[in-house]
Amino acid sequence: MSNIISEIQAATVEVVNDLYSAKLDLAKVNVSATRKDMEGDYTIVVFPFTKMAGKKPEEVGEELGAKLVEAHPHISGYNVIKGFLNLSVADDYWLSVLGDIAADADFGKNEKKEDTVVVEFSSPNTNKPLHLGHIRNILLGWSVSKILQADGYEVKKVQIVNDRGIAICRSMLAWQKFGNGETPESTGMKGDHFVGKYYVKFASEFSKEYEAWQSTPAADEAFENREKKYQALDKTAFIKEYKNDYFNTHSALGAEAKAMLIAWEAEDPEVRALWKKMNGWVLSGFDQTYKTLGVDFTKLYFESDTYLLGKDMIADGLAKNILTQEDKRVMIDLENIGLATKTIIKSDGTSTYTSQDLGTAQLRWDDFAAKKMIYVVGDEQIAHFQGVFEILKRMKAPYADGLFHLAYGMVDLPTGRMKSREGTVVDADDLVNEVKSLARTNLTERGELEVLTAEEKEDIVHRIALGALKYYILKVNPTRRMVFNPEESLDMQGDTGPYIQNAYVRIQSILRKANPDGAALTYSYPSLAPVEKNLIMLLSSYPSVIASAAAKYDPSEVAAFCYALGKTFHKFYHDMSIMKAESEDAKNFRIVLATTVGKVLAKGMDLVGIEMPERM
RNA sequence: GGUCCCAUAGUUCAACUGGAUAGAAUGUCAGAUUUCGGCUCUGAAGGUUGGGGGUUCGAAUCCUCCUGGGAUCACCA
Repeated sequence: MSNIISEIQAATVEVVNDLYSAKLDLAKVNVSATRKDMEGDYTIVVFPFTKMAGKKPEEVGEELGAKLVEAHPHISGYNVIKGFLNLSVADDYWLSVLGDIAADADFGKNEKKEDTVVVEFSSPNTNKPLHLGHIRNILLGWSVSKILQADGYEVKKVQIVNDRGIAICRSMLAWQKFGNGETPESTGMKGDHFVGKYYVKFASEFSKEYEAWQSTPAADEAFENREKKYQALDKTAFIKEYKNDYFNTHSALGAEAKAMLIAWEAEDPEVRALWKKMNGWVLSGFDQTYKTLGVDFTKLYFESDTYLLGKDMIADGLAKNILTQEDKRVMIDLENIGLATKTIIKSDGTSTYTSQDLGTAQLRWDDFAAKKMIYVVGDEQIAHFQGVFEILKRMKAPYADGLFHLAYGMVDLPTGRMKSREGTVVDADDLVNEVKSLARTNLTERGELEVLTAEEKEDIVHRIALGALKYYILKVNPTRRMVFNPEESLDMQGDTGPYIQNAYVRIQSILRKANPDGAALTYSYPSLAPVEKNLIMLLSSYPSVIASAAAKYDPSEVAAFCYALGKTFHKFYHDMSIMKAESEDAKNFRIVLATTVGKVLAKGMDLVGIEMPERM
């Protein structure tokens, strides 16, 4: 399908080169939608051509406009204001565009690309439940995957489950010591919450232990012999800072947890069995949450399988003098990109996060031969990924140029509300349940859905609630830090998911009456009202919205598009009568327009992971 | 302290990557509609784009200095 903007660009290049015997670069031609308050559909900025033309902007605009109307069949008129040339596009062109879009079931699916893309997201630890930060991560990863797919890529959605290490040992130890054999089944708790409870239990027991220790001679001794990084501190400040070191030095619980980790690494059967059991609980809990959020993965990687990977690569890097070694410790100097030396293998010979990342990158390459790999990880890890990518570049990994860290900003809460005393963040499941219960209340209050079964109602509640939540998070540019206001996220008016869903529901309701069989309708050329033209222009921009969102890994562009389309439809619905249209042609045209808007709305919202209800 | 990121109506976010008079939503105020409320609709007010300087036809956007906030600077993940 032709794209009017690129047509105008190409025509402009031709005309300018012809008029001023210049060699204009296509990229220099700025074509954008004309401002609402001006006449015209598209605007060309003519300032860049004034130099080569040697004329004033107004003159250039006039010359260009006249030539373009002459040369291009779809351009029906123009006007010039200052250095801006506004072009009008003929109605019959827009009608044919609508016809094309209506007939194209795959509209918005861009040209197939050769590359496969791996998108890594979620990647939780298996010692506690998912929270608000994970939700942003998961929604982003899911949406970016969908958008890349629509843009023509083959996409593999993966996560790396951080299922080993000291954190899970804490939960395990706490359960072993204080659990009295209770299980998710016996307590009726969701598995991840159950294990999380023991993670918290460990933390509180450890704090108690630490507090008791503070008044012992050992604590004074530790303070006297403190390392230089603590030198400036007084005793109180020292105690505050020392907690982590205490875990590794004096703590009995810390020693037990570490012993458990060592036993795990030595594949002690008892520890492994406990670990398997507890991880199983957590993972089944995660599965439920993923299901609620409507996401799934192509493949899961487990850190327990991959944490030893990367050794071959490291040996290779050492052989090529890319990495350096001091006893067992392996590292790399990253000064050229302004980073500190990065340790890849610790001096005790054990692996690091970095060595794992190297190994998993290679493993994914072996699995999928993907030249692009997107890591959806918080922006606090920007420096880490810069380092990892630099290492892979120096090692000349074949996928090194396609690595991208989609670094999203933290989710803040307004003034500490909903933040519990321990600084625990908002739990993912609690949040979803809260949004759902609000949506349920709203829906039953309006009482419009009495005809439906309870099951159908619950399905609608689910779609609306998740629509609200997902849209609220995804409409913000990922790189930005955002404020999550729980009340606003439940809002259904204004720039929200349900507002857009409502446009779709309206369309479906009209169609049930106006064209119940979905018959193919014909109509002959009515003249377009401004809203109608706006709708078609918006529809026609959808493929380029996808391309742009895919290039920037930015779902917020798709969200903004859906909002604009929904809003314009609401206005259309308000201004134009469909059932009582002035003629049969107009009626048929508007039915086709509404049908097409509905179709594209559903497609667009699907890319941000939102399902459309048929009624609400 | 070094490096990186951010700062836009009261608030939450936009602004097609340098284009026209910086836009939405929400909140506030006024009005319409309605069976009260809600929903819906119309309108108004709300901005020196943190501050100064520079680059040019043109700056929220690029450069520079300053102010304020955040992240990071582990042989943690």
